[in-house]
Amino acid sequence: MPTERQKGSSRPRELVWARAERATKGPAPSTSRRQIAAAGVALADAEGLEAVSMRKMATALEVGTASLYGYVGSKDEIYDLMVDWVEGEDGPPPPPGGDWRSDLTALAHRIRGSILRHPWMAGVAAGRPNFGPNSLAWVEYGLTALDDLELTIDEMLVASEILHAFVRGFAIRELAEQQALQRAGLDDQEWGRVLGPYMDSIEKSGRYPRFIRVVREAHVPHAADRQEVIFTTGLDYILDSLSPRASR
Amino acid sequence: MPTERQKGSSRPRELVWARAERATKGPAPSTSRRQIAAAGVALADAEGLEAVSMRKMATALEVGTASLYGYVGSKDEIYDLMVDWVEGEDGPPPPPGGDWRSDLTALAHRIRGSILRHPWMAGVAAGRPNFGPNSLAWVEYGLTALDDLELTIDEMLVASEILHAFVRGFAIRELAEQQALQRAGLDDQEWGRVLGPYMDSIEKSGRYPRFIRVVREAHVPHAADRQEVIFTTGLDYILDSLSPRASR
DNA sequence: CACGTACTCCGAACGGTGTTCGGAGAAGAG
DNA sequence: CTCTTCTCCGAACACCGTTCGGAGTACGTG
Repeated sequence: MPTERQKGSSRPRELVWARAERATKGPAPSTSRRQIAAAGVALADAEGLEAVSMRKMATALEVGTASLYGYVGSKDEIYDLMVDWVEGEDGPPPPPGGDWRSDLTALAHRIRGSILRHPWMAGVAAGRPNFGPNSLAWVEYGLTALDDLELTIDEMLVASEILHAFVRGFAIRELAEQQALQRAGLDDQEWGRVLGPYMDSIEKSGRYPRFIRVVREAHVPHAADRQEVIFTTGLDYILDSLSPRASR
Repeated sequence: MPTERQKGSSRPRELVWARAERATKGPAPSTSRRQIAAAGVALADAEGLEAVSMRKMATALEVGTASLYGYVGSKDEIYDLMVDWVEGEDGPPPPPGGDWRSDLTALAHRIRGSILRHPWMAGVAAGRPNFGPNSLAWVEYGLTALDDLELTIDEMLVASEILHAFVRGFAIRELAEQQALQRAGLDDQEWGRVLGPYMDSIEKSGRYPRFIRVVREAHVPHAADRQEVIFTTGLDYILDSLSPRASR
C-alpha cells in the first residue's frame, strides 16, 4: 500500500510522468526510471512488496541510497513506475480485432493475469490512480473496443468503469484467498489445520447456514480452475448486460 | 497494506478469531480485542493508516507497546480486527426485506459507504481475506437475499462474487481518484495545476483520443454526484443480468 | 580554452518502525 | 500457602523513508 502523505506535507511536485527524465546540463545519470521500475518489480516479485526499500533498490541498482531521490520524489513514485512497467510488460496493445466482445474478454483476462502474476499490484494500485503511458494505452484500447457498440460517451465511460471495477475487484479477492494459502507456509494441509477448526465452530454456531453450504460445496479439489470458471462466468454476465444497450 | 510475511517465518498460530480472548488462569487483561479494533479505526480515520503503529496504539490504549502482543500475533492481525469492526459498526444485518433487488442494492451501497468512510479499508482488505464474524454475517445476508432467485448453489456463489467484486473494485477506483485530489493539498485548483499540463501533453500526443474525450467531457463540476451515478448505473447493469437467470 | 553553473552522487544522520527477549508481578488451582 | 500460569512492559535489535550538505562532473558561454 502506498504510504500516506502526512497532513502538513509540502506541495507535491509535478507528476513523475510530466517531469523530464534527464537534465541538459550536468553529468549523465547512471541509471533510469525504467531500470528503477524493472528493479522494483523484480524485487517485489521475488521477495514481496515489503522488500522494495530504498536501500535494497539502491543496492540492486548499484547506486547510493540517496541518489534515488534524483530520479523520484518519494518511494510512492517508485510504485507508480512499477505499476506502469507491468502495464507495459506484454508490449503495446494490439490493434483491435473488430469483435468487441472478444477484445474486451482478452483485455479482462490480461488485467487479471497482471495482478495474479504480480500480487503486490492490488495493494499498490488501491491508493493511487495511475496515469502512466502504458496504463493509458490499455484504457484507450478498451474504449476503442467499445466504439463498435455505438454508445454515448457517458455510456462508454460507465461500461469501461464497470468492466475495470469487476476485473480488479475479482482479482483482488482471488488474490487474497491465494495469499492466505501461501501465508500458511506454502502448504495446503497446514491451511486446513488452521482454518478447519474455526470453520467447524462457525458451522456449529448455526448462524451462517448458507455461507457454510457454499464453502463446503465449493471446496473441491481443483480450486484454481474453480476461480477461472467463476471469473469467466461473471465476465459473461457483464458483457451480456452491455450488448443490449448497443441496439437502442 | 498488510505487511507481507517473510519466507522463513515460523508457522502461524491459529486465526485471531479462533483464539480464546481470555485465559482462565492469570490476571485479567486490561484491555480487549474490541477496544484495540476501535482504537485502530479511530487512529486510521483521523490520521491515516500509517498512523496505526504499535507504539501509537499502545499510547492510545494506555498500555505498554509490547503488551499488545498478548492480544494479537502481529500488526496484520490488528488490521483484521479493524476490518471486522467496520463491518459491524452499523449493527447486525437486518432481516431480509423480501425483495431481493432492493436488498442487494442496499447491501452494495453499504459496502461502498464503508470503504468511502474508511479510506484505509481498500488497501488493508487487498491482501488478506477476512473471516471475522461481522464480515460473515453480511456475506450470509447477501446469500439470503439471493435465495429468492432459486439459483443453484454454484450460481449463487457466482452471483455473490460478481456483486462483491464490482462493488469493491468500483469503490477502490473511486477512492484512488478522491485521494489523489486530497493529496494535492485538499485543493481542487492545485490538482488541476499539477495534472493539467500533463493532460495537455497527452492530448497533443494524439495517441489517446478516446481517453481525452472521456476526460474532458466527464470533467463536470459535480464530480461527487457523477461517481454516484456511475455506481448506481453499473449496479443496475449487474442486477439486470442476474434476474433472467432466475426464470430458467 | 577556462570559467561558472547546474547538475549527479552519496555518507551520515534523524526520528521513526515491527518485533523479541526476559524479568517482574498478579491471580486462580491444589 | 505454594505453584503454576498468565499479563505486563522497558530495553534492545535491525531496519525503514527522507534530508542535509559537500564533493565531483560535464556542458554552455565568454
